[in-house]
Amino acid sequence: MARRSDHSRDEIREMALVATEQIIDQQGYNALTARKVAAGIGYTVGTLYLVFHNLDDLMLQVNGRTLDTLHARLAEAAQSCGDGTDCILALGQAYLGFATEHRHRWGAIFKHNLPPGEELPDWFMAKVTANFGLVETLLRRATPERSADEISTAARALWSGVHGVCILGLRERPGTLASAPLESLVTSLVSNYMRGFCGG
Amino acid sequence: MARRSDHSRDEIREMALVATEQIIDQQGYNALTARKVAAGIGYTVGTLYLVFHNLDDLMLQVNGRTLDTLHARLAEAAQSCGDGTDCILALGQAYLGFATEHRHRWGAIFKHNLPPGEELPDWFMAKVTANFGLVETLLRRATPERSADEISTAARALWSGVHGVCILGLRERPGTLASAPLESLVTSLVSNYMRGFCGG
DNA sequence: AGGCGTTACTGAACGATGTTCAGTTTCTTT
DNA sequence: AAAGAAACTGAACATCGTTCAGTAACGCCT
Repeated sequence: MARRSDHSRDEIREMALVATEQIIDQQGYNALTARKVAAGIGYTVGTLYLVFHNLDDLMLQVNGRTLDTLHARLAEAAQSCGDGTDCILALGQAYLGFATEHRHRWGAIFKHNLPPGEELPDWFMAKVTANFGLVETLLRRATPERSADEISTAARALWSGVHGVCILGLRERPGTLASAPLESLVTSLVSNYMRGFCGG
Repeated sequence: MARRSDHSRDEIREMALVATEQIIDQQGYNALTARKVAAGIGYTVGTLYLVFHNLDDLMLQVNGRTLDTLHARLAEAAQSCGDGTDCILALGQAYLGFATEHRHRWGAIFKHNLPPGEELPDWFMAKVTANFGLVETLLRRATPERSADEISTAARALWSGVHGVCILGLRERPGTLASAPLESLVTSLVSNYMRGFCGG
C-alpha cells in the first residue's frame, strides 16, 4: 500500500499518465480501465479520482500529450525542408510516420469521445489548432500568391486527406483495405493535389 | 411478454436490426446496449442471444446493412453522371451526403471494433470492397490510359481523402475543425487531385 | 380432451466496468 | 502524547455484456 507523501499529487498525476500511455500502447485504447491504471501506479482506483475528475479527464490529458508529441515531430519535419511542395509532402509523411509508430496512442485521440453535452476544452482545441497551423504555414510559404481563404481550404483538404489515409490504413487489424504501402498513398494524394492546386 | 410464435426468428432478427439502427440514429453508437435493443423489440436480453451470437455480431449485421445502403446511394450517383472527372467529384459528394445524413449510423461502421483476435468476415469485407470498387470503376473510365496499379493507388488515395474530410468534419460535436462547408473541401480535394492526376 | 414433450422465452445471476465516499491510516502540529 | 488534517483505501452502487436453469406456451398423440 502506497503511503501518503510517497509521491506528490503531481507525481501521481504524471505516473498515471505514463501508465495510461503504456496500457494504450500495449493493449489498445479499448483495453483501458481505471483499475488497470491504478494497479499500474501501485495505488487503488480511489486515488485516481483524487487526481483526475474521471476517465474522460484522464484521456483528455493523455491525448493532449500525444498532440504535443505529434506537434514536435511535425515541427521538426517542417523545419528541415525547403519552401516548396515537397515540404508539404514531408509533413504528410511525418504525420503518417507518427501515426504508424504510435498507432494506438494516436488512434486514441479519435476513439475517445466526450459524453454528450460536453465540449472539448479550449486548451485541447489549441493543441489541435497548433498542429493544423503547421500545414497552413507551409502551404502559405509554398503558394504565397493564394488568398487566405484558399490557403485555409487547401490546408484543411490536405490535412483531412492525409488523415484519412492514416485512419483507413491503420485500422485495428492492419490490412482492412491495405495493399500498396501507405507512404505511396500519401505521396499520391499530396503531390497530385499540389500539382492541381499550383497549376490551376 | 411476447409469446412464442408471435414472430419468427427472422422477424425478430429484422426487428432487432431496425431497433438497433434507431437507437444509433437517435442516441449515437456509444449509447447502444443490449437491453435497449431488447426493450425496443418487446423481448428480453436473452432472446437477443438466441438470434445473434453477441453484440459484435449484431453490429456487424447493422454495419453491413449500412454499407449496402451506402452502396446503393453511390451506385445511383455513379450512374447519373458522365465519364469524366466531375463524376468522381459527384461520387465524393454522394459519400459526404450519406455520411452527413446518416452521421451516427455511418460513424458506427468505424467506431465498432472487433475484439482482438477476430477478423472481419469475408461477406463484410466484400461489401467494403464493393463500395471501393465504384471509385475504381469511375476512375478507370475517366482515365483509361492509366495502368491498373495507378488507378488502384489513385482510387485508394481519393477514397481515403474524402473519407478523411467526412471523419474530421463530422466528429461528435460538429465544429471540431469545421468552418468552410465540407462540400467545398471535398470539391477542393477531388478536383485538385484529379487535375494533378490527369495533367501530370 | 388431456397429458406430454419440445421449443421459445424469461430473468436472475456473474464478473467487469466507472464512480463515490465513509472509513482507516498516516503524517504534522501542538 | 494527543489531536487534527490529509492521504489513501476498498466496499458499494448502478450498469454493462453474457449465460443458462427454469418456466410457460405451443403442437401432437392417444
